[in-house]
Amino acid sequence: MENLIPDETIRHTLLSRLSEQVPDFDFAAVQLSAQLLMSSQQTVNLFENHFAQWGLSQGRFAILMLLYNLPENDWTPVKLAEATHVTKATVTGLVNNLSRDGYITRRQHPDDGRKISLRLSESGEQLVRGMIPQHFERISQIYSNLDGQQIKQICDALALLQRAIMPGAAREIRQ
Amino acid sequence: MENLIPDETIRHTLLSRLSEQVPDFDFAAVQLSAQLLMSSQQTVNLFENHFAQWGLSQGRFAILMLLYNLPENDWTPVKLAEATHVTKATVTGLVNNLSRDGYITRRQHPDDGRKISLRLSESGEQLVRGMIPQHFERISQIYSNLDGQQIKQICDALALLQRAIMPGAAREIRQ
DNA sequence: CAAATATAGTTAGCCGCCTTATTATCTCAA
DNA sequence: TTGAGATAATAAGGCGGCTAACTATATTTG
Repeated sequence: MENLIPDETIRHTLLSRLSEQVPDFDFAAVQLSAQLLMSSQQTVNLFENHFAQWGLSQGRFAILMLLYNLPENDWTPVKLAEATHVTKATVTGLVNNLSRDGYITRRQHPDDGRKISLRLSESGEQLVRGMIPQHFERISQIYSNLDGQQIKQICDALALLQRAIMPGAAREIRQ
Repeated sequence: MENLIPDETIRHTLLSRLSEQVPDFDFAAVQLSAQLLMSSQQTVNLFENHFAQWGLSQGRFAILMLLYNLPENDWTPVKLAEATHVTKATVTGLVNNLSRDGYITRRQHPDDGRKISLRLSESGEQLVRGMIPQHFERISQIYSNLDGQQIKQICDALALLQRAIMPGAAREIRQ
């Protein structure tokens, strides 16, 4: 499973070499960024591995959940792209595979010839209905070692981080 | 940029639907997992966008840094794969592209006919030498809104999370 | 020494992300 | 009313992950 940050020993000598080259080398920030990247990758992997149990990925799961739980929304590729924050082209790919696997169906939209109406198939509904209890049980279990106060502590830290890097993130995207 | 977690409004109705279906629905854990995934994605995107400035990615950057800063290591694809925690095949792909772009060179290893010795080319060295100051300046700047106490707070939260999910992560992989 | 096994690297092919066209349809305004 | 521009979906092609299978070389062992 990917990670890309070298472990302690290599990272340590790497940082010491770098600190010789870079004036004002900011150890704290670099360590923090490494921790964040490692922790991020770990979280993503945890969920991807979990979903793999049902042959799903984060993206496939997100689409199935939206179709299953909010069927009144008359989902189209564009709506899914907006809801899941990926591009239309990515949705096309996910929808291709999900429909190839028989979980969803495309049909012409009655009102607008450009649109495609997406629905869960019978087997798609079955899949979701079957996985939901285990899925949410598992999420609860993953974090079961944390008490309410600790969860709050983590959420606070994430919010703090969010606020601190938000302007930076916005500037990045423009670049 | 990907994210996959729907925003507040959709997420809210989604969760309320789910809580009707799932007995003992653990709001706190689900919210935490959503926050973690969003925050993870944001962190990864921040760095990927930052690297894109030089036509790099996390993986390409990791390899260049190791070749540049620890040249005495006599790097081979396998060593890089171990150091960066990706598969050999992934390293082959990254090395293909980096060498196509003229940043690194492959040569036969003198001692062992199976091995390939990887080195930075002149232009690879130039690239790294040129980007290092800006890169680390940028990292420092990204987190410049945080004081030492806040950085510690975030690191503590990450460590807490790490300890809490570690056994879960290990079990997952086996699955 | 020869055969079995281990190791290094690549290839092939899948997935999900992206950007940049392209095509089809719809809407609006001259 | 028709022609320009907006919008919906897909296609094509790149990237970086992965697994599984393959080749070539070393090593170990009977």
